[in-house]
Amino acid sequence: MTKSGGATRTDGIHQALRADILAGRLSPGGRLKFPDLADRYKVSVGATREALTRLVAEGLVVARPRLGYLVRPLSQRDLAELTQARVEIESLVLGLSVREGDTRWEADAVAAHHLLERTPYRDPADPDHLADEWSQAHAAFHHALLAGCGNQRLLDAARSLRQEAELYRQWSVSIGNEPGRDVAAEHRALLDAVLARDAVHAQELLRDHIAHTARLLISCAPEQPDQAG
Amino acid sequence: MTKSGGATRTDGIHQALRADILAGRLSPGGRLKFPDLADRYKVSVGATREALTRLVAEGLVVARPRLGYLVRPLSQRDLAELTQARVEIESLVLGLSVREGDTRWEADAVAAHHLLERTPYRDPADPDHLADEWSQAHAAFHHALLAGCGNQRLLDAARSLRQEAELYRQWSVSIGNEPGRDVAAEHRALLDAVLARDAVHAQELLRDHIAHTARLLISCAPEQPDQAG
DNA sequence: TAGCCCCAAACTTTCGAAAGTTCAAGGAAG
DNA sequence: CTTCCTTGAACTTTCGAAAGTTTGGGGCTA
Repeated sequence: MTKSGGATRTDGIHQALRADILAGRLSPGGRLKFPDLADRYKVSVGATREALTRLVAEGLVVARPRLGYLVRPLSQRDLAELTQARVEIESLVLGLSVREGDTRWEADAVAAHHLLERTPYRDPADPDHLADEWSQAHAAFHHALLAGCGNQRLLDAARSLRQEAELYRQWSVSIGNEPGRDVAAEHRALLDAVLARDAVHAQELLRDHIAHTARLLISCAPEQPDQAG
Repeated sequence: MTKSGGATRTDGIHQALRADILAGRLSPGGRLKFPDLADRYKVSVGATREALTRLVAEGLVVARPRLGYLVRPLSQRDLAELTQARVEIESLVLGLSVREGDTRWEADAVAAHHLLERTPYRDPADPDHLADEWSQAHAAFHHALLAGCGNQRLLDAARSLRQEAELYRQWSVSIGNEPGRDVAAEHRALLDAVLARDAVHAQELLRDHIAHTARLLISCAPEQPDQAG
């Protein structure tokens, strides 16, 4: 009964690996060698393999048959594509959510926003990176906004794209925030529009919210990032 | 040089397994045991494992930790959710495609339609199931319609949902087609609207096209399918 | 007779090594 | 000096068995 519910060993390395990638501890474009990983996470090659297979499905890792796995590389072109996909899909789902969500959903959204508001943006111990708690609260807030639609497949599609964007977000914090931007205010406005059941306005705000970071990254970083992890 | 390009052993069983599931040779809800599969496809347990992991990511198989894998079960509730997701996402992508697609895209769509039109619907040797060629041509046609948008992530999202729907389509052919329905005419109308760059009309036609089969299934099969494979 | 516990079989998970492939450096020929 | 071939090391892929977990049945108790 050491592992209650359904937690297998592969789940362990899977989550650890995902956390390390999203936190920037494994740099985009970097190779993921089985000997290194198996040693780092104290599991066998087989377990590592399955974890990587899952991460490929999530879009965080790319596989080249017989040539190994690597952390998904970042590029402006890819960011542009990802941003378009997010704008289209997240605003679609938000529209459904605002129209179909019930009171319980409203309450969850308010709660998630409250939590996000009180969570520090940067890690006090490591100001170059986002605080893990903030990333988590941020993801939870956006998920809560969309959850009203009640369609698991649509929610999964949106979550998958948002997770990929997390890779870029991590990069954005190191080049500093846009002067005059107030992310907290954007979240507040988004919540207000949602609670007012103003789907069109909420979609507009969400579009801007998503496109904002993307624009910042594209303008500030004309070249590929190349940091060693 | 026996395996040119990048075809690994796991790819083999992965595709074979997917084909068997989509063709109904492995029945929805049925368990997928490692000993059986490893024997059936002449590979080791490890390879089978990785193939199943991928299929889980594709949504064709569900995993219950320590309890084994099974082919995704079918249900009316799930079909309704899947249909809504398809209607929303495919019509969204079709709209983008019609607005952004170039001439090359038009040509590909016409070609795909031509191919679909000349492919027999049922397998002459096995009239209870769809012909594999038709399924393939059908998927290619719908993909061609959406491909104009040029966004790989949006295309993947649409393809993934359509592949899941394939499970249900397989089921639909066995209960017979709706009287008076002319699928070929629907495809023709869809192509015409797309070529005329009438996004709104094309979206409307696609919505009906998707919802049609779903409605048929829900009305004709009030209970769970339970066929042995 | 109903309910509970224990045991055995079947299956999933995990592992580490063997087999096969790619990449790059070094040397030989033109 | 350049190009091609050889050779070796590092890595990926594949496998089959050992270890651990769940399930179902049989027997015991109330």
